[in-house]
Amino acid sequence: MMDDMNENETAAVDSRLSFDFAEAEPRWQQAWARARSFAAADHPPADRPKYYVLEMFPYPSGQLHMGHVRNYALGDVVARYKRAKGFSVLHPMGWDAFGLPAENAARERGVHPGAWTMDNIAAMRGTLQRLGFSLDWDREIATCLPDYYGRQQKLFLDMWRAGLVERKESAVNWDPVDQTVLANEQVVDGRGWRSGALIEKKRLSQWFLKITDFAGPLLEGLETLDRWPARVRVMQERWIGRSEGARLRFPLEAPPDGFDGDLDAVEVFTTRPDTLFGMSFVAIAADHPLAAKVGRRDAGARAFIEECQRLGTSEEAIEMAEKRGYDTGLRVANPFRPDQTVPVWIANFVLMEYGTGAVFGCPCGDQRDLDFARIYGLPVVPVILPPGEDAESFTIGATAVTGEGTLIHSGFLDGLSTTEGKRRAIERLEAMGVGHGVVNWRLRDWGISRQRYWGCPIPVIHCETCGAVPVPDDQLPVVLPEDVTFDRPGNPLDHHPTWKHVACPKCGRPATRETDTCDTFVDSSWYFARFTAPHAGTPTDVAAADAWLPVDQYIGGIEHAILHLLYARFFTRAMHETGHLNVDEPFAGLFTQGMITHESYRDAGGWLAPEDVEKRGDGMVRRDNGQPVTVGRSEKMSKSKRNTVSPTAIVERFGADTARWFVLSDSPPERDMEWTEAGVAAAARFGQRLFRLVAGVAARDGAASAHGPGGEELRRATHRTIAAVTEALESFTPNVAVARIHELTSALVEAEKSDAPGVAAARREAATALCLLCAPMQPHLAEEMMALLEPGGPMVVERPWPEAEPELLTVTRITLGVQVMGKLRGTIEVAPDAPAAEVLALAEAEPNVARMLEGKRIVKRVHVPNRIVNFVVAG
RNA sequence: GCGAACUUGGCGGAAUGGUAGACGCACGAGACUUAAAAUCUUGAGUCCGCAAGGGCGUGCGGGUUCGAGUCCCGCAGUUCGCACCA
Repeated sequence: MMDDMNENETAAVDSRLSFDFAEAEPRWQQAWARARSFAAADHPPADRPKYYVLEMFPYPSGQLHMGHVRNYALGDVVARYKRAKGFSVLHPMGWDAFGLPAENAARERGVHPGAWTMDNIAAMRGTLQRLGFSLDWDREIATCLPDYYGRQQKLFLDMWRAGLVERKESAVNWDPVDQTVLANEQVVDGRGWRSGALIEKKRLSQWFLKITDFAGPLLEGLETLDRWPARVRVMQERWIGRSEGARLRFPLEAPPDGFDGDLDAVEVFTTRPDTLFGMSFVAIAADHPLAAKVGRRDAGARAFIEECQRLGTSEEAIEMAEKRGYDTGLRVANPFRPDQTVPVWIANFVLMEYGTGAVFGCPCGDQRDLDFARIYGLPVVPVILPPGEDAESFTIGATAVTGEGTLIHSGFLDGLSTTEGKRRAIERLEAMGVGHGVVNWRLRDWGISRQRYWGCPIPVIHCETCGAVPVPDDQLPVVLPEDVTFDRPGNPLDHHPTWKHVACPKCGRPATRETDTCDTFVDSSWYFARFTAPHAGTPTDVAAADAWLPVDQYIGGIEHAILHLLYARFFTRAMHETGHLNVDEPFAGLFTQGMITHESYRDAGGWLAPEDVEKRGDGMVRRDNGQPVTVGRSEKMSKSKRNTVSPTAIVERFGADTARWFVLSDSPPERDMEWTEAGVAAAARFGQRLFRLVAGVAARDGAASAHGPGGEELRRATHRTIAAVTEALESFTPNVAVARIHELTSALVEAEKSDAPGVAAARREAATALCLLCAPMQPHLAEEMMALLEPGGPMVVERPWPEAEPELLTVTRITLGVQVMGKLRGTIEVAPDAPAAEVLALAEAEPNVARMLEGKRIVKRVHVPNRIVNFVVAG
């Protein structure tokens, strides 16, 4: 196999001297596939460390976009580099294959979501393979196949048994366009994250995963994730939102008839129990049950509640920023001041979703409370004295005291700091039996029910007698019916004539299946674990999971900083608790890559695609009619602005290696990078230049083996480059690796002019190093070049990463900068670690330095060995 | 409003507190060519100077240091995240 390949190539070089990517890239891809070069062991061998590198798996929309190429090129650099470094590498790929677009395609074009999805997967798999990523395709999974989602149903049932699943009626976010429920995380500024429709509140029975059971561990776990970007950790920390305070109960004074049970008191959460002496009102949310109760007998309250619900507590309301309220006429007593009662208001700034949906208002200590009190003329009692203020003269103006201070007008708390006051107030509330210290979380349980067809069926059967009954394990998977119609809105599973009608597993009477399916974020919450044993009959093979997890390097977009990454962290813990895993954190290292941007073009007729325009002079014109077009700033590639570039077109025109090389060059991967035609062309040119260079070395110096003095300089450059590229790849800066490879290439070009003894062997060594160093980025080119240098030798993917020889990293001469008063005035050549006296004498004698020192007195001579010399002078 | 990050030539960017601008793009000059493309050589932060060399230079203002793109304080701008969270 290897032999005829190399013969072909030697012939090809002689005739063309160019890298024919269209012919060579698929050939090497086949060679890797035949050699099973990227197949991961079921269990990593004990004598080698394991490395699990994973990129966020794509949604099979039908076409790979450049963002994917950048993502997977980065991951592939890591995978290929680690493999060469001797790690046992797991680098799998799969498809996040459930989701709405498939159903939309079904409605719009009458294709079945499954067929549409599988076609898309086939197309995208083809593109990924054409790009030559070192993926273990034997482990490919698609979440829409029963093989995967059936195991997910098993996980759901195990979590249910472990008390991590709950069915409850709750106010949900209803997306009227997509006709489904959304999680809080999927509502952005009051709109659906996908449809952009204004979200409505609806009460529905929903399945919840109790992520709040893990609020504490999920927060604490963040501290262990030292290879995650700080900002992602901060975002999750704020999302989980731990806050310490107290819950306290204010019984209603003289509750009217019918205000009994839970409605005879108002329960509030506060972080400021120390300010209770300054309470001048209690405020409840418009959708608080007590408000509803009041509304039933008070038309004014009813009107106010409806107004609040119309405006919501998001965008518009905040923009107005106007505090509004309605006095219910109810009153509650202040437990610390039994003589005093305060009114209960319904207020537009209180959120039902946080805490208890009710607050006590202390205008002194909270800006919102103060604003509200000023509008409605409620008392403002100064109970916090800021440092440096005088207790006698201190008054509250338009600004509340939100910082630390000393408590005043506060009975038994007088004179205490706010911090100490909180502690003492909670002690007193607990002693009085009216409240207690609590930790409150912002995180809500995760509602996973979706009224969609194309998702994982929730494995539950509803029986009139037995209630919600789990589908027995031996009846899994609950498979989606194929024969569904999309001719009316709503969930096709609901409309299906037979699918949902089954016998109750408990009592055998007629019952109905749950027709809701899982939020697709459930699918992506454990796929990394499934990859460790993708064909196991159970969700995971615990031994395989133990061997591979956690993922050592996870790579993807910042847009998943909260949703996906938090859910996956939760799932990992829940799977640990249910015996499917033994780790708590799924991703030891996380890298968030930047977007790919492109200029946009438009004329009077609208947006124009990059292939429709061309450069003329300083501007851009339409290719078809030569008319000038307006060039917009470089921004995220999007279909609407038509500033996208298709990976398949680029691969066809320039080859996979050029596409990969370009997305890795120039910009550091965490930043956005601009796609330019000139940039790709330059990447293509470099590949050809390198190929010709190495082909030339192979032809001329192929047999050379004896090193000699004439090759020393190039050898040093080679080994410096090996060290530098290694460091660049270790530190996730492939752009720097690219620059170093360029430098060695230029050094090799320079060395071609020499015929000094030993230079041929050094050239051969440099060329070999270049092959190995560029291989993680341009793997096909590397193989092609290596086959020329060493016909019949092993493939690059089978070779170890080059090692820099330490003795070639030491230098014999150092160019040292010489400064006078911190300004560079000249350079001198010295031996490494030359004695200070010698260096200083040489430095002082440097003509330009000497001139600058003339007539001055040297006050201080700074000599940092092998770094710098600096003379401090006076006069 | 709160929080975080970022700011270096025409552009993308490089630089363990030690010769700022590596490498690439774009650009200029030259070679090859009938010509163009490709390729090769070469130049370039900016100002003054024939040159040697010098002045000024990493958003702005301060500070620490023999020495600051890098560390500290303040300001401005840009971007991102959260947003009435009690």
